[in-house]
Amino acid sequence: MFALVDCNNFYVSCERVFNPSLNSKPVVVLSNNDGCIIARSNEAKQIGIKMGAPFFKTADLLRANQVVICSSNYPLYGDMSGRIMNTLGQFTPQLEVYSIDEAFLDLAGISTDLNEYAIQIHKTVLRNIGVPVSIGIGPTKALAKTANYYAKKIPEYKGILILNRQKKIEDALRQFAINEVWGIGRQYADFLNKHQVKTAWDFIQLPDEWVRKNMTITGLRIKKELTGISCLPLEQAPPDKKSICTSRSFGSPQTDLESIQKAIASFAGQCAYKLRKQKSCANLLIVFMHTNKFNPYESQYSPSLPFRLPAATNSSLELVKYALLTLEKIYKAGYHYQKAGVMVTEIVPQDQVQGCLFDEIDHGKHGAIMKALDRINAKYGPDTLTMAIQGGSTDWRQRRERVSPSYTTCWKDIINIQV
DNA sequence: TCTGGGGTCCTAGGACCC
DNA sequence: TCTGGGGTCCTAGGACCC
Repeated sequence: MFALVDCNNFYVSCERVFNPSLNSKPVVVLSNNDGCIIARSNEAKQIGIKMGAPFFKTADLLRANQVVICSSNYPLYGDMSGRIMNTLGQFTPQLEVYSIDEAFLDLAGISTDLNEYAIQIHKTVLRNIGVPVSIGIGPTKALAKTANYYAKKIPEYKGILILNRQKKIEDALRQFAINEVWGIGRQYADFLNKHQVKTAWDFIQLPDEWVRKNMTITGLRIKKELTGISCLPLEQAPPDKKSICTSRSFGSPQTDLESIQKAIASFAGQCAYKLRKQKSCANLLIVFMHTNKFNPYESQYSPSLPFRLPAATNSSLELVKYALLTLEKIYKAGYHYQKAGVMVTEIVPQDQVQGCLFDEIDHGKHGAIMKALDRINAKYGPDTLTMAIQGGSTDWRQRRERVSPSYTTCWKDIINIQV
């Protein structure tokens, strides 16, 4: 059996832990740049605020209902997530961290009553961290996901549902709308609806060959999982990333090469850091940018250009240098750039890097500098030490107008208690 | 004025090899 | 007139997840 532990309205719940005045009020959390709504409290969902809705289009509805609006605070959410995963890890080491707010647990070998076990997890996470979770349990990951959906949706279940008997599973699948199934997105849901497949139960009645032909092997796996045949194993150690991307929308449209250079330098530096964190190096770097695709009156330009590195590297100095060279090749004056980014691919483990015969760079020296850089930033906070080119004016920086303090990751933001 | 930021996997089709 | 058979690798595009 697998359990899926999923935090309720995770980002909103994190905000509420440190600001209890938000409890029982409608609250939303915005995406980066205060662009879209990406988390809603139950009260906000009831008002009819949609997931992913652009903030500026929803502003009237939010105001009319006195919805509390928060900018996203990823240092806070990331840290809270880490604490939750640690707590779950104390229940079992058979743990897959599936996303910032979800984890699968393999329950093989758990001798206690599963319902009692789930209640303990729920209580412990709430006590240790203050975030409410829902727990779904089933014989496969897809069925645990299904159970979790009902655990969250139906108040009588009090956040826990175990799908352990055939009859219970069948009842759940008969009511389960096909578009809610894990792995069935908009396109497949529309396609299946056209073929009179409305529920998960309808779906598992389809012949294997038909599913395979129309939805690839991925679709067939979902079908098998829903029928109780486990095809998706627990992945305890997340595999190394095959591509790493750092990109941001700008706080306001940018036109000058100089300010975009600062942004690109900072993105390339971030990519280098992420590579070092997974002990990898990249062979290919891609710089891209685009104008505002939502504006039909503006002339559009979305260049992207790859650059093959002389040798695989994770040095910020090198990646920043080549990213800026690449940027100069694609930058054209006269456009209003809205977003830019740097991606690195063809990633290899750092201890398997092939040298380059004509390389002028002293990699040993770079490695030592990067080590020092990472140590300083770990100790004194991100961006304490950066490339000089990143500094100065930061016109491109994002909007974050309603951000809460970093209560758990920044000394000056720690809550003061007056005695 | 204002629309996020990451990722993965799969397949088809083309280029190329012998 | 008539043009094989078997592979691999790469890329773009489409689907999905949170």
